[in-house]
Amino acid sequence: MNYLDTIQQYINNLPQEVHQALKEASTIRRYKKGDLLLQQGEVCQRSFHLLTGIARKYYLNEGKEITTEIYFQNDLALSFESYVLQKPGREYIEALTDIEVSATPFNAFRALRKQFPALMELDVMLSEYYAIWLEQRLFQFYTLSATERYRAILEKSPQLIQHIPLTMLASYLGISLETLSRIRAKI
Amino acid sequence: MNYLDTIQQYINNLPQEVHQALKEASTIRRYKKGDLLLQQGEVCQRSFHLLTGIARKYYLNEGKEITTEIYFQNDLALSFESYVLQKPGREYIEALTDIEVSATPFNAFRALRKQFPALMELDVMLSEYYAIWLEQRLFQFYTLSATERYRAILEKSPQLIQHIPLTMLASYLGISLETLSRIRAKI
DNA sequence: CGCTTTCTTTGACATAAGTCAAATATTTTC
DNA sequence: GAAAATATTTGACTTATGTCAAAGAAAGCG
Repeated sequence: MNYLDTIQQYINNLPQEVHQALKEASTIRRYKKGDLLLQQGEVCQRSFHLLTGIARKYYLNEGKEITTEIYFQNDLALSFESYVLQKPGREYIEALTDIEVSATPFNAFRALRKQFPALMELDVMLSEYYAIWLEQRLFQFYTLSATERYRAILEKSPQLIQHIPLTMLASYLGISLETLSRIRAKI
Repeated sequence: MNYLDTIQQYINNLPQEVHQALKEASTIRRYKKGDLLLQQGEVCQRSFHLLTGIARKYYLNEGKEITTEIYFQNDLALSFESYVLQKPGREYIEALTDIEVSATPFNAFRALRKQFPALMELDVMLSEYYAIWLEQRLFQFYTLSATERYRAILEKSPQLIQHIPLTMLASYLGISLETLSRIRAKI
């Protein structure tokens, strides 16, 4: 069982009243493919729990989009630094298909966290999980070549390759589109 | 004021009894230059608050050391994933000078966290801070060349360059020692 | 203090990956 | 279903960075 499963189990075991309170604090929203849930320069004022569809997070560098995270069903989408510090960020969150999310305002979650210690604990777990995920990504940049990074994704997250254009995948891997195309041709 | 200052201020404002409890749970340890506080394959069972000296965290990849973090006075040293999940990790923590640390066992901190909600909140903040730091490092790998990454360190963390050998700095930057030497010759 | 070890620089060459440009292929839209 | 837009591949060439080897400089040790 990995940490994400542990967290999921922790969520499943939360008392009914906590689930209820969370639900009341959140609103269901629908977005069309291509819609932006968050834009550069905005404060990330809510977390988006992805109920259906696919989304991504990216930022612009020298006019090019760099995709940093792909979200699938049940993932939690937010611009971390902007959300945590409640200050304008540089990231965009975009719907890659029509999506449905449960949006929870930062302030509302803060209040609930105070009220229910179990949610505070959940918050620790989520940040820890994200940090561990980031460590692993960084580890890959340190130790793997472009081809190896692509292979690692093939093995660990094949759904990622099937659902997003290669341009996004290339930027996610930190390589050019052409290089990715050549890697794929060889494998 | 950056987030680290916010955290420091939060710590300073903790009630005296919390400080006292933390102190009682911790032990002061001294290590000689070159000593290992943690080794590959071990579970990181305590966090090390660095009181004096310099230390680093690294791991081995194909026989080479990759330095992933340098610790100075007042930094908190631990192998994150190993500590959080309490499972064997791949990282080493090494004293780069004679050092003095305050070591707090994982279990003791867990217990205190339950007892004092303020410590739970501190724990969230520390994980958040680490995740934001990791995001920034990853951002640099995505957007900066080797030379630019070196320049960024020159500006943001000059003390890092003054105190560690270039071999460590090169691996920290994700480049070879020779490339780093050539970058320095040009600047 | 001189010897040894470690660290850093430099040279010559190899290689991974980037860039620019154009040709295909695929998807979307009307 | 044809036209337009978007996505992918391929070719030719450039560039950043790596590797191996050796020399030079600095630090640590007895």
